[in-house]
Amino acid sequence: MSRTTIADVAREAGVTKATVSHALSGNRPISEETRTKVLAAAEKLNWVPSQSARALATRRANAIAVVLARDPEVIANDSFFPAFIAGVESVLAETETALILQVVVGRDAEERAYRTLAHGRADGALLLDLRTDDWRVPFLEQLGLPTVLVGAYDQPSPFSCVRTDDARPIRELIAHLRDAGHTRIAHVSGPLDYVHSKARSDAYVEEIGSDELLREGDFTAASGRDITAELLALPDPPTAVLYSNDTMAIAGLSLARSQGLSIPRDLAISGFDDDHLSAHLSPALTSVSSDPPARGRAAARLLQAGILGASPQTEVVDCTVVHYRASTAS
Amino acid sequence: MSRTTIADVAREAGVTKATVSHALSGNRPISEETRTKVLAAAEKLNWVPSQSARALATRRANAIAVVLARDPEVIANDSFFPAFIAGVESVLAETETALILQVVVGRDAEERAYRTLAHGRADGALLLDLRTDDWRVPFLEQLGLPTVLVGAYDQPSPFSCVRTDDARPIRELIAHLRDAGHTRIAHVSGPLDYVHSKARSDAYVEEIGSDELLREGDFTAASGRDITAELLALPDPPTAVLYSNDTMAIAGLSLARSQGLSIPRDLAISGFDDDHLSAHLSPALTSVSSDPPARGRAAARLLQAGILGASPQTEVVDCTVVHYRASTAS
DNA sequence: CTGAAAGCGCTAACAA
DNA sequence: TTGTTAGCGCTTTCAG
Repeated sequence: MSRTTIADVAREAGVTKATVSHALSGNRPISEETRTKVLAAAEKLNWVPSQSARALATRRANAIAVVLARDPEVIANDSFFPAFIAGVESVLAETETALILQVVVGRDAEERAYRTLAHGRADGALLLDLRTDDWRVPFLEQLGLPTVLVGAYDQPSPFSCVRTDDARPIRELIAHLRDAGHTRIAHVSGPLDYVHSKARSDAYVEEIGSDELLREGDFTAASGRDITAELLALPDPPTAVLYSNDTMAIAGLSLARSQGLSIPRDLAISGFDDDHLSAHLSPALTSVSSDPPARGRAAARLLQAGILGASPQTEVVDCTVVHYRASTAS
Repeated sequence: MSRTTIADVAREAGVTKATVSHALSGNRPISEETRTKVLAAAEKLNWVPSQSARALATRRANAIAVVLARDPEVIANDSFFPAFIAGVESVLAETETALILQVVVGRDAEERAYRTLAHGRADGALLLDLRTDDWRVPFLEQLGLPTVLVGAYDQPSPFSCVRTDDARPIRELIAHLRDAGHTRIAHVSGPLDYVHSKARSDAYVEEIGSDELLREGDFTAASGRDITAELLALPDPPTAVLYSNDTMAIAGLSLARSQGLSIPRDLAISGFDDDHLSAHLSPALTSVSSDPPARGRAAARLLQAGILGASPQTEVVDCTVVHYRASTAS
């Protein structure tokens, strides 16, 4: 661990600590001569300012946090998350801000995590997987931790928000399937307390005019399989199913096939999120991509602005596109 | 931002800051009576110790870092990474240690990142994607940042190491294919400067006795496709191909099929890493799983031990298992 | 068992 | 343009 401090650099450069500090931050005019002297000394001693000391003095951690309140298991099978993080990082990299990732289980742990974050570990947070009437929003508001909501939120909130239109691709898919002659179109949603799941299922119900063929899944392969079995056992089974993610869609596809159905001839299938392997399945899976990196970038920018005191703002990232592939071909 | 400090709590409890500190850390005997008084005061004021102040005083950031030096693009398509992180987090959660994730591009940025991390941001680092003769190992050693190498490393090093046997599943696959009558078995590796890619290709060459059918890919779908095309155009093409990840395998599978080949009848195919969708492809893809969460847990534990001063240790996580599926059926 | 006081390494008023 | 001097909020000797 480098034991050299700002005092060593100051001594080496023949100036005071304040001068060294300002030479690096540019927070006050410094003569070109001393600046180069300081930089040379810092370079020579291989010194970089201590983050912890700086954090304490400036009340800025130079870090933002993403808290994930899901089973670690689920993270592993989620294609959205890593791509989203990649987008966030691409923005943070420009400002030497660190990303703190915290996985917690249980509300107590989550509250404690936010408290600790707010208290010197992070300058702001990104909220994913929003629930309807999410307790975290008022909680973070009270904590005073700048936050950006990723995904639509159903309540008014003092935070910035990165929205995406989940409804449009659902409507578009339904129209597409109807054109192909389908009249019995089912929807396997994610948990309906997730705002995005709800948005999709609402669009579905509105467009179809009924929730007869709506079923609530939980994004796992098991639920995709079981619900599909249930739908196919109906007296008048669907001829098309829209799943709210690719994992469930693929599990449904496998099940249908194991019952002797041919995809898409006997059953058209579409997913959501466009996993990187979905285009390579056979039949290739129709799915909805939503540019997670773009959403990550937007969220990170809004958060940085919020930390600097900008007023909250809603940004709509219009990025959903339906990829029509063989699994819904007519 | 909670403005309450340890002084407020001390006042509330009618003790001094030192007592509050020790009541929470247990670093010195405290009477049960004052302890409960302190805890009550802390609870009442909703106080948690400031991480930045604590970090400065203890010279402990209570955070560890993972630096990824890859294109953000690649992260998004990697099934290993999120599952590994999930394992790391499950260990960190127990000790209130934070995980700092940093994506960098270019060696300069990477060096700077490590320097900053070592200087007050993190107590240790996890090194992934090791290269042969990796510059980061001596660099981190010189920085004095406790580190754990994830994956075999080919040089002696002062760091702990979490190894996995990459060679055994390759040998096992080859034996399996030979039993099924294959004599022309190709291998599409990852970049050979990655230690794990090299380990796999070495095992392949040793087992096969020739590198005639060895090709170096880069883990992308494009390289899987192109190399497969090249192999199939050979005068005496392979009847089986082992790919070093599932993405390349699936791209290869698609290409072979587009040339009218039937999988596995005309060409047997296996992947590596066992993406969560691979079992659902059709034909289902034979692949090698390696329990990334277990490796994440092991790495996190070794790092925590190393931070506390334990001497380096190599832990072999024996977790690779070949999942034989339809793509290699005889 | 508890209090008082001295830092940890940096930044930011306030002076000069 | 630069130096001086207090802190930031905690931990940790050193006394009591």
